Amino acid sequence: MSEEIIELSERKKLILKAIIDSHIQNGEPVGSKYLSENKQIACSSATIRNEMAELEASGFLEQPHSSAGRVPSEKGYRFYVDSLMQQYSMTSTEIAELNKILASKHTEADGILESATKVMSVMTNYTGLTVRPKPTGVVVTRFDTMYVDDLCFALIMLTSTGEIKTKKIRSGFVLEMNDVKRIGEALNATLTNVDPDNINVPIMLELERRLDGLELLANPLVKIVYDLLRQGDGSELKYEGVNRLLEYPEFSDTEKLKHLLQAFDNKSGLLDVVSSAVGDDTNIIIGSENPLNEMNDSSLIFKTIRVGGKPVGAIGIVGPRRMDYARVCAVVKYIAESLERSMDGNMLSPPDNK
Amino acid sequence: MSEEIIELSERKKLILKAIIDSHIQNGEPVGSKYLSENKQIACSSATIRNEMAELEASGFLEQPHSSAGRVPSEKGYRFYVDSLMQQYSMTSTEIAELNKILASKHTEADGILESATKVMSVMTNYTGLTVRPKPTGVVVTRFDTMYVDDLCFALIMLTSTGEIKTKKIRSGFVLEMNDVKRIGEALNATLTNVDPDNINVPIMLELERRLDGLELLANPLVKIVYDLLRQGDGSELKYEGVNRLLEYPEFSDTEKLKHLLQAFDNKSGLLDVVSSAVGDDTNIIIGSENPLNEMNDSSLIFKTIRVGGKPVGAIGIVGPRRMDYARVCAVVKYIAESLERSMDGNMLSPPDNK
DNA sequence: TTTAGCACTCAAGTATTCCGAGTGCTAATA
DNA sequence: TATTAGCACTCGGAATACTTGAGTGCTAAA
Repeated sequence: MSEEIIELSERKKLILKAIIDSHIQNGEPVGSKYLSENKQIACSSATIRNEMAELEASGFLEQPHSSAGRVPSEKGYRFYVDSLMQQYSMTSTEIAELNKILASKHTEADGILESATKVMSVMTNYTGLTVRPKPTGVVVTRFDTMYVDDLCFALIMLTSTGEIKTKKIRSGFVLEMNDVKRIGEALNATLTNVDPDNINVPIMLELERRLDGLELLANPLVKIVYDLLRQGDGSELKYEGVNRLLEYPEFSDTEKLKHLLQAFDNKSGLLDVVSSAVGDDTNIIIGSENPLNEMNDSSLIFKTIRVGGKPVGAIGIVGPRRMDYARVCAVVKYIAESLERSMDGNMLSPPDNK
Repeated sequence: MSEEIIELSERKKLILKAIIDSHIQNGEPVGSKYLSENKQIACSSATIRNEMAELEASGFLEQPHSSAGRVPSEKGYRFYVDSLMQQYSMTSTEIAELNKILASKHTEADGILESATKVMSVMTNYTGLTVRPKPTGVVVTRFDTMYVDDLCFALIMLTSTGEIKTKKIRSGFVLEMNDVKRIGEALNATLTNVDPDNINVPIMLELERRLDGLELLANPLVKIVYDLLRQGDGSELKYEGVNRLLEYPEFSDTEKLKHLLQAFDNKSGLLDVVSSAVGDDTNIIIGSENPLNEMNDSSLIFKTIRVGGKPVGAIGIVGPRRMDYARVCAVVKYIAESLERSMDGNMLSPPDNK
């Protein structure tokens, strides 16, 4: 219950760090003999054994079975992440590579998030994920319409989040170019800056009045506007590179892998987890710290992406509990920041290559 | 080499079908004794054994090892699919359920494909996939622009495939509402119906002339138009419900699963496979019929989706080789056809519930 | 406080045995 | 000639026992 605060001696910290670093690399329990070869730890394996026993007693280590080496516990990882892990700084090659890939992808907000996720996945060799929160309180700031043909026109909406949403609409009857223009004007006059939940009878009546002659369209139009604002992009969570996880022995247990894949499918659950993490720093969720039981065997690192102060989504990495926290944090942070810089709308002038 | 055409006796067909049906259901080799319990096959296990031996000799069956039952070979599945399988007709409950889900998703083309894929995956309990081909020969038929703020405007393009693409553009300098309008006019006058690869110097000059005072924008604008037309939506292939495959013992072999997941990541490869299948009927690719080696242990069923005669994508199912071809075919076909009906642009009037 | 030494533990790999579902073949039967 | 009962045979998979060695905890000496 009450977490006893334990001060670890420098040597203990050194040993704990060495164990975690080693275990992150090869996934196997770490033994005292191996550690004694480490130049930094200047004592015999017997001493290390004693230290390890104490570290286990205070909950930082675990023993898979009585004659095996030690493995970090979740508490161990947490301590490592909070105070042991040394900041990983990406090599200039890595940075250059990242910049190249990010620069080549000048597509829509949606696309750029996805390709960034892919890059993250490749660079870290874990699974990358993208989250786009369900929009709330979003209103339309401007409507536009576009004549397509006799029976078809396009509705274009600029939302308060700065996104543009479009929808092709086929009407049941012939529309003149002028009609289409009028539809746009009517919408602009009645539905801008209106929360879709607050569309009431007076507004509807006004819309119908302005649509004079095209009243039939009023109801369906409102419905479409509502849907476009509410439904976001349909799927709010995407992941890339699940296959990478198969390389880690912890997921060769099919059951564990299944759990994880189920978590990926349970999009709303994962969405909640990400949304509820408010801090705009990098979030690290280790094993069972994750309220989603399916993800209790893996760790999650992500960072919210804000444009103009408002969160527009998040990107992150899912990997085994023993993932390379230092490196992943650095990569996620770097990519998230690059994205923030470039998502705000794309400069016409080439991006400043600092 | 030269495929000998073998006429199978009715009884052989019956036995083959029974074996495949059974194997599809429980994934295990089928023995003669089990088959002899089948009322339709009115003969002893010994006779069945003889028949099975012959079916194996002609390549329709295989024996995992000499003292096991028989398992369908790829040739067996092919024959089953081509001439044995009885058409599965969906129950009215299934149809009603499908309609409900499809109707509730009135989002963009992109979104509707994805949710349809999800539905397919849930209904069949295999992995669903969506493919959107790389656009070729697409041109812009109409441009529009929308003023966002001083420094930002939106570019809206109606393409020859009837899709609408948008892009928010932040300029390096202040733009009046009128400037934005002029940009649209300039683009409409110069770049409509021009293949992005054929944008040449005269066109560029004309664009610059018309942008009079905003020449700086000419080059970046062209680049953006080019990108939007070329890059499609970034990711052309999506899948849903990979975890479902883990339920099938054939994929508890991690290696096989890995292969398959790699195939999913090798988007361009899978894209080629789907694109090269021209027939607009349902395509069935069994095991090693698939040129993608990674998918030689699984089967793929998909159907191209055409809108106005032009293919706009495809949806399909990936599952183990022993997948329930009859049912999957029916579901894929039904969903594809529903999509074709509803993707062509959404009626304002409620869809005709036949 | 540290370390050398030693007895002990236990997972994982290897060898061996056993079981039975399912076969192919032969000889009897319809 | 086609079918069937009967029987010996095969071979993967489960169960069991045996071996190995990495790693431990503990004790006693430095």
